[in-house]
Amino acid sequence: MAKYWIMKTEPDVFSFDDLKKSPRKTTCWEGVRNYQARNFMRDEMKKGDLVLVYHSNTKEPAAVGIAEIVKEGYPDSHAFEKGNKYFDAKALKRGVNPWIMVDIKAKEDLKKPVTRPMMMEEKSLKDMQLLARGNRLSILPVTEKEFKTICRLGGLSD
DNA sequence: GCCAACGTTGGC
DNA sequence: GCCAACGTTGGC
Repeated sequence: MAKYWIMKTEPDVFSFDDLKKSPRKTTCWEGVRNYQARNFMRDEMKKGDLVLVYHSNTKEPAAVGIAEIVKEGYPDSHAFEKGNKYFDAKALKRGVNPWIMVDIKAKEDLKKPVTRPMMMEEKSLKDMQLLARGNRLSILPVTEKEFKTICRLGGLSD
């Protein structure tokens, strides 16, 4: 059974459009440097799981598109590349790279973005982790029901 | 730009 | 192992 996820990204850094423009509409999701988020990628994300891509830290935070996990967790080599934005000096010193990434592929745009205020107005989404106060996790599980509700709000029928 | 919430670090 | 200080996230 496929699981459902929300993955945050800052559109100024890497937007859903950027994902669509990537070769084969696929990219590795590098740079996650939080253990909880890593554990999701390492332990729970499976090929075929569906992802809502969410634009955060921007004027209009919103879910904008759907992607799919096409490669399960594997080492994030950026952590060991000196000068890389995601270089982790401490990990290199220890000689163990704890960081994991997955590959995701763009599937479909939401016909219209589902903004955060729209989600907050939707009663059935009120328990969604994404909306919890102060939640900064960049990868979050989402229930099938929540996923489908957002698709519907975004103008997709299933 | 502000600031609350959270995770991490490091002194003790 | 506690906890204050610090850095980061991200909504507003």
